[in-house]
Amino acid sequence: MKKENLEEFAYDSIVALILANHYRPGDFLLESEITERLNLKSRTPVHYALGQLVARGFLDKKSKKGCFIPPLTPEDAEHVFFTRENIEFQTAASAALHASDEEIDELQMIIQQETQTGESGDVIGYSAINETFHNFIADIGKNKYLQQFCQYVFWRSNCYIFFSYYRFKVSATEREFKVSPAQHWKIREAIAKRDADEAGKLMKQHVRRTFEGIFNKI
Amino acid sequence: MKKENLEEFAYDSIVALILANHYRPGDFLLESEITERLNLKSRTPVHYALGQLVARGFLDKKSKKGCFIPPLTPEDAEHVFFTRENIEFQTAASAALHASDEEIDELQMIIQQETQTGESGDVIGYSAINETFHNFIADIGKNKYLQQFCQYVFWRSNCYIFFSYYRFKVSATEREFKVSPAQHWKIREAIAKRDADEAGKLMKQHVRRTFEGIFNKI
DNA sequence: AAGTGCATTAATGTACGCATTAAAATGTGC
DNA sequence: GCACATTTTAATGCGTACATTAATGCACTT
Repeated sequence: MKKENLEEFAYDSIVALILANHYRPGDFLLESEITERLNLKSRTPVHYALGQLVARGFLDKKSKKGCFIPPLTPEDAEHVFFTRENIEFQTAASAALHASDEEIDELQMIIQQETQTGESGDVIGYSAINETFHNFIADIGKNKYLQQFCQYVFWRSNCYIFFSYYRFKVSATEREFKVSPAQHWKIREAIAKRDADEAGKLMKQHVRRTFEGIFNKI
Repeated sequence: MKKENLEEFAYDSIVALILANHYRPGDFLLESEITERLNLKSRTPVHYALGQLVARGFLDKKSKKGCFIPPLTPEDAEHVFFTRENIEFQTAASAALHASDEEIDELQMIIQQETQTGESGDVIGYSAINETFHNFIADIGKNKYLQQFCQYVFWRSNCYIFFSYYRFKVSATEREFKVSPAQHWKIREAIAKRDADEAGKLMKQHVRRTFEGIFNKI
């Protein structure tokens, strides 16, 4: 267990709380409430952590009022997924150009685990592995900037995926758990062939299908 | 003049100091030194502001040691400009799809001002207007995420441009001041024609030429 | 001379109390 | 009963003192 200070602890904890759907888009995150919840003695590290979340765009802020999760809107969703398509097109293409054999093996492991978790119906667990897959592709590309952007748009797009899940429950979402690993597998194959165009194209399609999967239901 | 608190003041001031080349890549930015320089009474707002700069990736941080400007390296430059090419391809293409007539007029004004400032030889001033141009293109696209990413990679790429300038002085850089506005003008024309592919392509070329302009000299 | 460990130092990290302020609640005149 | 001024409240913003720790230097040993 890596040693982290309270600022980092607060940051990680708040992210976890948001991802666990503890706060809804539009909610204000109160420093004192979070401090209490995390059993911290002072607001200081929480204040700092919230500042970082705002800087990264995970939260919006009204001066002297507080931080809140940016509300979800259809236009915002379009912007997020459009950006994600293009960022992840690049990460996948770059991955195809820079992947080592070990990394391609590692991808296989991730997809196997994803398939299993998908069958078990564990939504949180599945989401975590899905994130691992997408971020790992970005890691393979070895471009710090693409990695950073990928992580962010993925996180934001996940807000919509979760929202869709909590609203419409299992229904169509469960089917995604079976379709998605198959698409991931094809992307891995393109990367294994070092085919950058193909990998990028498949990734773009995959992201678009995720988007359509969410919004066709509404 | 918009009312800002000390946290925002500290943030803006530190950015300005970095852009003014007051700190070099690799330097540690000391909270107490900055506090003194900005005539603030306590490190608190500075600490917070530095946290934000780290969160945005403008600075790196070593726990308990301090924040510093990520060192400039050839690989990093490639990553930055590669990412910038792709982000700005999208911002320019999106701009072509969403530009209003007023925004196209505004672009014209910016380029005119740019041409004048370029002729005057004011490097800092020119850089500021150049940034305005690129960010305004992103604004026209009306995609919050692309805007954010564009702003960031532009800033980082500017570190390299400044570095190149301070190291090799005027020489080739001065020529850029005449070439660049011409390229900007062509991009504007493509946007005015609402030709997204063309606008994107020209922007990508423009960014690549900037990159080559810097590294051919070395 | 080189390496090891302890003491020092200089920086960040944290706690806590007070200052400030935006928004809600309350009061007041009409 | 409504508009507007005022007070209260509840939150962030800030200053100060102190805690913690990574790096540094120095003495001491081998």
